[in-house]
Amino acid sequence: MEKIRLALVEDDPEVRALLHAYLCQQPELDCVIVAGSAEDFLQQLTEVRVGPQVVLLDVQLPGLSGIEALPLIRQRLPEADVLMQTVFDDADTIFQALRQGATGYVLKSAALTEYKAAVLDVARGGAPMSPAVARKVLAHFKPLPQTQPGLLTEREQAVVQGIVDGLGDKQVAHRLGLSAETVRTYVKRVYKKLQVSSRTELVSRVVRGN
Amino acid sequence: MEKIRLALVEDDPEVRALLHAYLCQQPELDCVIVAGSAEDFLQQLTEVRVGPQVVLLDVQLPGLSGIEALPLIRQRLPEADVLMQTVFDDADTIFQALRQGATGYVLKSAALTEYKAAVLDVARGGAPMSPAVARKVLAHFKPLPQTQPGLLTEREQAVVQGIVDGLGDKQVAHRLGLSAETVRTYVKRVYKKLQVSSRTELVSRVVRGN
DNA sequence: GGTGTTGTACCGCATTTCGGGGACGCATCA
DNA sequence: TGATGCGTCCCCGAAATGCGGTACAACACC
Repeated sequence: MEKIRLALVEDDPEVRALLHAYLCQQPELDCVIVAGSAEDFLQQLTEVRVGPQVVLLDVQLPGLSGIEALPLIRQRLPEADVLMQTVFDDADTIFQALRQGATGYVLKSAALTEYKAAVLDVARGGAPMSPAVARKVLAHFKPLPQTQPGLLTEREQAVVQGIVDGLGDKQVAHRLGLSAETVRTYVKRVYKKLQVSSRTELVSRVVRGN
Repeated sequence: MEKIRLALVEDDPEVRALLHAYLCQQPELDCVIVAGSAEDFLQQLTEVRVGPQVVLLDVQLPGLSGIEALPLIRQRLPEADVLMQTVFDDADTIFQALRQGATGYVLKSAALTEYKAAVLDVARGGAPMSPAVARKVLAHFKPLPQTQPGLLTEREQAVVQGIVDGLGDKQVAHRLGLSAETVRTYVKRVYKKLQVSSRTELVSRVVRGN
């Protein structure tokens, strides 16, 4: 079994030293790069002959943030997997990172053994992430079977159309010759059916391909 | 803490009995339905007053398969989470199930405690799934489409992106590390620049192509 | 004959959004 | 040097929205 070539990008010197000491002593791992910033990492990348297979990248970094650096790194290392690490269990940030091509993430509160597990997981083809993020991810690409089938009734679709056109409840009501209160009822029903909780969500879901 | 209402759909009588015995004896769980087939389950569903919050659904079922039944179940129980269980760690099958709206899955080789953990995970908003599947899911991600530049500043575009993603001001503020008030300022400016007067107008304008 | 779904309409309450402001610092440009 | 644009933050008040209900008639499916 070959060692997994690992890169560490972490600005906090203490954390960096700790991770470095622990991870690099693991028999399965081989730290090829240890950097304090994204810029530093990209620089060092040009100096090594063989790049890392896994990059452990902090989200909060001075200069280029982890998320900003992600596309650059992936451009340089298309074959590598990037594992984000963050202090906050912030689903939205992580989600953005995943969209940029991260393969998973670890919370900084994680134990060292968890770090190791995550790295190995990624290297084995996994994608470590927290429950909340996983759910978010599913919801995204699982674009609910609506619009086409009779999920929404005619009236409901008409209301949705109005909303997508940028109208308010009153305007929709006027367009359809209904009471504004009735429109509100429809909107609420549609929200439930499509599992959204705001107009903006509704519109973006409908206007993108569901 | 209320009990999680659970439904069990499993054709093998032995496995069913085992799961039933174990899960229903858990203090956190309450089995409201135990069925041997999807048809059976849907039938029983009409007979209970309050439906399950989590459905543990076998993929391999006589008659309607789990995957075929999924859309029907989700139509009936839009609020419920469906947890698939399968013998094979077949990423492709599971992937399909997830697209149909499953919230996660358990391998049948899992220990009873893992079953329980998965159910609780789902009920807590998680999405239990295997590494391989998670990775497959991530692979289906594309970078976001960019809005055309010129008129809006970077910051303004970032705010718009958040709005298009269905976020509220606070969420956008958090994503960008700003005050919600600042986000409001941007939103107002964007409204002026694009001559719109509501989020929905903004979103439909941007997503269409101006 | 019950149960569910749809269409219609209403109420109340908490939060968000919208449209006006003002304010400060820092650029750049005239 | 003053004007203008941009980034950041704040306040107020009115309107819209989100979320929880209730209500009833019509119809349909069992």
